[in-house]
Amino acid sequence: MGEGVEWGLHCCLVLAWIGDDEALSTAKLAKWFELPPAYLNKRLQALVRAGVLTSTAGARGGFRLGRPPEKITLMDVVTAIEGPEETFRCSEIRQRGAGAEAPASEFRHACGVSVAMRRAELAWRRELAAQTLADLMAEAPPSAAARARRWHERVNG
Amino acid sequence: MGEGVEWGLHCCLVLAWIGDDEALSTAKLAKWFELPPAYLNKRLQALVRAGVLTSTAGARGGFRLGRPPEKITLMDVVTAIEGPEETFRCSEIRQRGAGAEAPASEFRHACGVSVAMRRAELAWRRELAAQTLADLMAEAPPSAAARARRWHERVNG
DNA sequence: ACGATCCTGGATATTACATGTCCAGGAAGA
DNA sequence: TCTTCCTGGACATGTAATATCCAGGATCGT
Repeated sequence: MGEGVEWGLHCCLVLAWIGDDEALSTAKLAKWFELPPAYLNKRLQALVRAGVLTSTAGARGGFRLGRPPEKITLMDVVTAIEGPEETFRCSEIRQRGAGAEAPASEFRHACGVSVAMRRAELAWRRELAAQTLADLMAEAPPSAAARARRWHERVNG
Repeated sequence: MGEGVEWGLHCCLVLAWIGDDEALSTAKLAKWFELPPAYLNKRLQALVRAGVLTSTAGARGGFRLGRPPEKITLMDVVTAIEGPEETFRCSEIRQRGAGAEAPASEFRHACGVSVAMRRAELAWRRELAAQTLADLMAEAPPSAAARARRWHERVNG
């Protein structure tokens, strides 16, 4: 898993804390977390395409949450940044080589290995979908939220 | 996730089907699935180091299951091949940049993002650990198992 | 004893992908 | 109109996955 997911989640958290009255630019977010601005921007764009964030061009523009924190799950962020593909990719090796000398009927049903791996992956996705940005906000120390808001007023207000 | 996991699981399945009276060499397994022998061998070695397989050197040597199929979980195979690291790596970006201007006390407890991602990953691992090689054998069509045994007798017997 | 088979582990190449940078274009506010 | 700021593409870099090769040693069959 790429570190873009970590970046995305933390950025969403900051955006949730400062509210959607104001937008935060890529540059500001990059400074907050000491991340490469241009590359972080690519990830934020992915979140915009997925509807997790919205963006505003021009001066005083930047990014906002695309919907209330209770409606944004970790699954949304992970899918937006990592893509929709499953982490386990079945390449059907059972149909290759000497093992392929079988009646086609045997390959009618799905590969058992693939099914088993998918089962585990579904459990992962289910757990990701069960947790929202709002949950993260609730579990974080209030001081962190307050500090983000103070900083935002200093650099943006 | 690397394709080594798929290779490992299918190889374990074949080894389970032919039983542990005989060993299967890397070359035979590679032919069965049409895989690069030298590279497949590296993955099999990893499974041996993890105790999932055992190896015998010399003529008529090769690989066997390290323990009965009911005692080998998908988690065992995945961990052996992919390594023990978590897929989500928390690099503590909350402690970097402008966001780090906080009392150290705030970083005493674990990062909420990290905790949430770990929760999902645990669900994944739990599901992997709940499924064994024996389960895969039971769900596979009997014809596949029979075919593996016939092939084994032809090339190895 | 000898040759053939076969695992082990290190060194090395190759490739794919994640990471990171840069720039031209357009949109919006001051 | 100037500055800020997003968008998207092109491009460079670094690192990990993939793949190959070889020397060494173990085991079996003859």
